[in-house]
Amino acid sequence: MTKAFPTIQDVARVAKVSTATVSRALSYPERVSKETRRVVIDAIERTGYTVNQTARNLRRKQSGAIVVLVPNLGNPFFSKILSGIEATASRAGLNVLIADTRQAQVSHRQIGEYLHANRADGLILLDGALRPDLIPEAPGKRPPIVYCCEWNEYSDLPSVRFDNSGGAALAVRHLYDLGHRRIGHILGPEDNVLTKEREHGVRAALEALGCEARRDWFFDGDFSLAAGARAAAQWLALDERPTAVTAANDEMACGFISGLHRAGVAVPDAVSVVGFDDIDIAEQFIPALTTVRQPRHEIGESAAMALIDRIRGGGEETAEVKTLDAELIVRTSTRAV
Amino acid sequence: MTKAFPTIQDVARVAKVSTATVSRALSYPERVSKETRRVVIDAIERTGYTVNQTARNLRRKQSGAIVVLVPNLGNPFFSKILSGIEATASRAGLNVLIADTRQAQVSHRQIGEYLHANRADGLILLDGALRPDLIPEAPGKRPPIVYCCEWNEYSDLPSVRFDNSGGAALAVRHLYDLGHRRIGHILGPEDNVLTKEREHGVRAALEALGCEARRDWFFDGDFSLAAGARAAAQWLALDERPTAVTAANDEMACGFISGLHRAGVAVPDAVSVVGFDDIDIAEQFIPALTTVRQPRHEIGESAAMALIDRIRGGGEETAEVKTLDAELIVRTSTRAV
DNA sequence: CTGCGCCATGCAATCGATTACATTTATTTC
DNA sequence: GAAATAAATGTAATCGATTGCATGGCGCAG
Repeated sequence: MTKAFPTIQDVARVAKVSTATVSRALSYPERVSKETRRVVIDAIERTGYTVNQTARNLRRKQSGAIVVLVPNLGNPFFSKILSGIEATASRAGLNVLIADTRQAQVSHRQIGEYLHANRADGLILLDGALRPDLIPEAPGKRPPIVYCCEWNEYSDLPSVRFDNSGGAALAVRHLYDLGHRRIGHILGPEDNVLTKEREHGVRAALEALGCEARRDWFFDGDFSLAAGARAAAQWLALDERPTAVTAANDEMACGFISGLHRAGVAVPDAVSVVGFDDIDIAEQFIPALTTVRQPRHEIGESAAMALIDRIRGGGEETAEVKTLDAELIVRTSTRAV
Repeated sequence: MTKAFPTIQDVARVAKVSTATVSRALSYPERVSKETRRVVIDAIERTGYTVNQTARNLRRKQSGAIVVLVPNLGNPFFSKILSGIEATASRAGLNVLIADTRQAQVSHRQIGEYLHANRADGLILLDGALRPDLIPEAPGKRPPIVYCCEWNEYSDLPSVRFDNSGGAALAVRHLYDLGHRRIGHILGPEDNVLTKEREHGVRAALEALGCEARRDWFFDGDFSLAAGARAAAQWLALDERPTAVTAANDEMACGFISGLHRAGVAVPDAVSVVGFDDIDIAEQFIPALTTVRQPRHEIGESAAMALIDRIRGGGEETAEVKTLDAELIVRTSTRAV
């Protein structure tokens, strides 16, 4: 005869009080007498009771969970962010649900279901291509949403982001200070906001410093190692080569260096390279990669905080857009001309 | 006047049927007449209804979600596994909840709460150090649990794992075939099962091939890049050095190579190096890393399948231990003596 | 034509907690 | 010491779906 899980009824019976009192002893300890509280706690321990979250959530009309929509879970770039989100959420007693938006072809309909109150108390988007604000709402209001890292230029949902264009400018400035005047850039995937921001930062900095932004020095890419290697091939084929290249992320920078290496071209001797992100391997890459660091764990925490504020406060405790600074980490993949 | 979300009552009213019929039309379409089904579907669309999962779960005594306990979410090694789990779970209509066990100091008490029925329908552990089977159970039975990648030697919970010792043997055999006889190994963290298995595989292979397993050729490590660099320092300090080194994971292999590089020692000229895992960067590292590939996405899928089988079937559809083969990927970090 | 059985549907209890409101008990005030 | 007020607890409705049981309608066999 398998016993079911003990319910609040069982606790009430053992403690010889009503279920209301048990519930209050748990949720509003100050509302019951000291004596009763003790008796209830005691009964809870004796019965091995734990609250049934489902029932609580149904009654409270909340879910106790937030959803994080990740473009591609397999990409290590996101794991640190996720880690920051998870740490903050769990500290606030919230569970974290993840869904891979590219993998599973998450339809807007599915996102709509997440947005349906009681499914998730909030939503964090790591994918700027998503536009949840466009989803035909069911009547009723949707839970708070925050973009993290990426965002959508047409949407005015709140977001937490890095100063991408400023970071890119830092990279260019560093190369300029080393005497480089011919500077190229490996782009990210075409439709990505980060790609645009970083490219914009590079172009703006080049212009400010009076350097030419040559069309054939901007290489197409997609954030992958392979794209970096392709850029290396293009660089090699150039008549006039830039003496320094900034990449829109570290993986492409590594792929680029690796591609050149296979062709017998050494970095930074032949060309200086700056990455973007400061992924773990950057420091141990050969040569160690000069890069623009983005504290990914922190942006995750920050996004989670912003979301939690909105969930709890209901109001607008935090600014609509929060921008975190990026930092240049100088290593050995760059050197003076 | 903000309208609340439409409930099944609203649909019933619009369709002019009872809520029972609406519910059946959704859950058991064959149990209602074709005509009624049409009317209900219609009403659902007109009202914009979506089921309230919380209410459904309460009634059905399930949660529609599985929990994945990850030792360290920030570690990219796990993201691919997670991606496989997520893909499979979402295909089965299950949500994926994640929790970082190291970060948040997940207590056994908390795990107990996850195990409380209705909180999660199942649990996947990526952390072999956890022993949920030891948790004093609340009365009632706990949902299925599956270890993935790691496992616990004292627990007989089902697990999906790679053939770690076989993979390690592959690496040693490869080096032996290249003529190496003096072979070292960089260990993972001390108490980890993978560390033990891989070390065991290396030792067994060395013995089988008649090579010596010298104590000072087994370097302590912890799976981190830095540990690899430390091993490099130790290697450099050795009087008699091994001509080849296998690492318990790719990151340590990269750190090792990088550490040697900074000391002016080239791989594979001075020493051959084999990694373990085949992380993304391995292929583009300089030199490209020879390594033992473990299909991480697939092990995630496999673990999720095993868990889902148990959730659905209740019975023992799958073997207690499923072992996936590892594969040697030969690149340029190894060469003949 | 009557009776049996099946199909489609409705009624109402149920899952396990929370909470508005009612009631009892204790405390304060004059 | 009585009235007013505050504190503690209980009663029962409620959250939104699912589902056991009851019922009415219809077809088919005798």
